[in-house]
Amino acid sequence: MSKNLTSRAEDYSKWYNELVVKADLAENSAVRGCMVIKPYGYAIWEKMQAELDRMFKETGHVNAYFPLFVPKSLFEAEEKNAEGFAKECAVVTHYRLENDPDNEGKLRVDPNAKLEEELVVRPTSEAIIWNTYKGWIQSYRDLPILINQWANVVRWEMRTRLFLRTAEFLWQEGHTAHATKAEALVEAEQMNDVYAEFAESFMAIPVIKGIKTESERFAGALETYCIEALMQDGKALQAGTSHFLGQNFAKAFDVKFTNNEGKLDYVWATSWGVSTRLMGALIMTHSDDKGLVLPPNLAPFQVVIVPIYKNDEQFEIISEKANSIISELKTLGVSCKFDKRDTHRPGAKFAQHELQGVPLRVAIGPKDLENNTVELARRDTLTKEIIQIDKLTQTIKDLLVVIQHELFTKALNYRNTHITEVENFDEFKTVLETKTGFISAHWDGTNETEQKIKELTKATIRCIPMNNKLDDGKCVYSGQPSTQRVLFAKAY
RNA sequence: CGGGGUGUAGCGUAGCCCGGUUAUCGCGCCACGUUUGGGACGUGGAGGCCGCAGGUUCGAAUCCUGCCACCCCGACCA
Repeated sequence: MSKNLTSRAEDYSKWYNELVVKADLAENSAVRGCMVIKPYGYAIWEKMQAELDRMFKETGHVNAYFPLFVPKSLFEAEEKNAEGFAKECAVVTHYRLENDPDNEGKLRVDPNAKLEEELVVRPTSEAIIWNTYKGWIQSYRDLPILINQWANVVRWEMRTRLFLRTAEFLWQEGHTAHATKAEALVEAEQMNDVYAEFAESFMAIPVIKGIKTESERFAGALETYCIEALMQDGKALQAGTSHFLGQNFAKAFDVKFTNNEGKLDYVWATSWGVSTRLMGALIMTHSDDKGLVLPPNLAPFQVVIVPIYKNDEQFEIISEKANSIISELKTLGVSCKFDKRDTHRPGAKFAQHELQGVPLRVAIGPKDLENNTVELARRDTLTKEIIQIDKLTQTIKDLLVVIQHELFTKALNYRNTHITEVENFDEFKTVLETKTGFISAHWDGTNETEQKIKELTKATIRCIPMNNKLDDGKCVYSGQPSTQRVLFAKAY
């Protein structure tokens, strides 16, 4: 392992890839486009899962699990959805292998074991779930259904990148069924709000809530709500989406119910999801050239204690202090690891914990034993201070809150200073090339203009912000009248 | 999938153009000793189907063909 990361300025993309691997978050696997999520990376994902799961349950949802495979006939039922995902589906066609008669010791697919009907490995689960819901819903009394599932999905992407775009990824997908359009709309918007709240409070990532234009909408949705974040390199990242599906899936799967007036109607639907892509967002929002920077609310452990000693006797005394600090922190709800490995020297441990983004580091050495102090170091600012040991745990508790807040504020400042209003297309292109970030511009509302801008600049409309203020102007590209500004950016 | 690039020890690499002794160097790894407040030092040691499969040749890391993986740029996308 070489000592230093490639810097962000030198090669942002390389920096990201090296960081993911060196911080021990994930690595590429023997399977094309699929990653191995390593324990440290998975621990962060588990923290995200735990918070999201709690938030879903607080908003009335329950977890369930549906099959990995979707029979092709079900998959194709909702045409737009099927069409949207068709190009990236893995398909199971056989169910057995046999010894290859022409190739000793090798196996081949048994040609006699062809499936009657191909099975699509889910790229998303609307089809199998709505086919199931059909059997569960007869009356308005059966509604709403508010289900979430934690699962893996497969989308056969051409170009993959650890966490940001892998062929298989982990996510959660909520699938809800409602008696009225209004209720489904409220649900879709509510879950987008939940995502925004999670991103900001736990990941310390400021996000813009908005709706997608028709061309960026989820295949099969009538409206897609989203949260958009801005990465340090000025590119936008879609961090979560929540879809109002109307009655499309109910019609495709014939899910009707009798309402309280005795009339038959199709069920209204939503679906919403966030994925391991959030790991990518987390990394690219806060980390620096020394490695990962984790917000305290998601760090696998928030504090690490590194002992510095010259002999066993000193180590014993330090261990005792460390253990009492750990138990005090535990009662304050702070997680702490004592790095007592005798195989690495302190400097190596400092470097490793910085690389892995541990928010606070406590070093205890001989000088501290004399003075009853410790050295407390912040990962985010890389600053250190000597503090009295009896003030330590409360200081840590308070500091973690400060760090969480400051990471958010720093990211928010960056984001806010990278939303630029432009009035014409030259300005649009200049800002996109030099300053980067979001561009707030008038758009005539047509798909043609959107596609043309994408073609010319690679920038797409990330979203139309929620509660966007109306503002008469002229489309930045076509010059046609426009009633509001929308946000453009180059995106991941 | 289209264009470009790269695959040599766990990692990073030299050698490849112009085929020819035992494949270079650094980091890491192992043992012992000395060390420990920012990635320790010394001595000794282990580790290689030179991405995979064919071909050319007396001889291939080196030349040719195919395949695979990864990186960058496109199209696609959470």
